[in-house]
Amino acid sequence: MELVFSSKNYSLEKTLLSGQTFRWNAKDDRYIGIIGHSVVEACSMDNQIRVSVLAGAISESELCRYFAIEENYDEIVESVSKDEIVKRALQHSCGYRIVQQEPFETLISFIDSANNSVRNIRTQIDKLCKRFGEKITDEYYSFPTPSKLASLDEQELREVGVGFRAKYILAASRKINDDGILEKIDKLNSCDAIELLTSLPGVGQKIADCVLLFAYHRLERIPLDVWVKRVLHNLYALPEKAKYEELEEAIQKIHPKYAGYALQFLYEAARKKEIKV
DNA sequence: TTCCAGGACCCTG
DNA sequence: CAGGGTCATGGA
Repeated sequence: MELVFSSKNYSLEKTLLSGQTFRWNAKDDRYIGIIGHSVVEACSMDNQIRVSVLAGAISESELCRYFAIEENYDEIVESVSKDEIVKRALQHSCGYRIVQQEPFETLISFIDSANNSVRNIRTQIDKLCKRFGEKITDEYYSFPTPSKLASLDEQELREVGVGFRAKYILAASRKINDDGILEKIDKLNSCDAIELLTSLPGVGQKIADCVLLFAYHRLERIPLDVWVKRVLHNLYALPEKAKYEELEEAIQKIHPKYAGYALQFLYEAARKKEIKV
């Protein structure tokens, strides 16, 4: 299996290593990651991106879906560029794509993100997979299933370093294993989806938005973390202590359709200190 | 040593 | 409702 598509406005580095995914690693100019039960390698050369499967099995349509290669990126960029602040950030963050990850992995990863650093999340999730996932090769393991995580006790989970988040990961896994919550999300509007997701322990508004944006490709969702809030305060003059809903409303008024992308472009540029916040 | 990291939760006033 | 403290862990 190999998938080839244009690398125009598609940065693997920005897309895979910037904190929406946690299981990709760069080796030289190649990126190796795990999607489902397959090990995948992506590299950019000659105006193309080549994705090849190193181990396990995954279909072409699943890869297309993951890398979101069929969405109209030009239209998105054009749309959010009407906002001069985003336009400026895009000089540094263009090529960043929102991929479409597996919902359970996304959910657990972002529960683990609470008061945590990207670096720590990566090592913790890696340990979680090696310990409780299924072996793909000697080196690579799949993300554990809900039923597997649901069967653990808190102490076992703590051993992978997730700390106080172990009880949330455990309780959320059990609830998902019992109720199949994640299969219901696609049929719901954003408001109901948020309500359902935030009913899970350890999931507040921000993490629910991460799941909707990064796993369900709801491009209007905007995870408001400390960086984005700084941007909204310093560049958009929004009140520093404004409520989540107020910030959400203000930004979706400017970007009704692609607010998620707009703020991810700002997040990218801000975190790499390419725009001042 | 102290502070912070892609927050959520709980307790107070 | 708003404002605080607390929760593990590792790096700066």
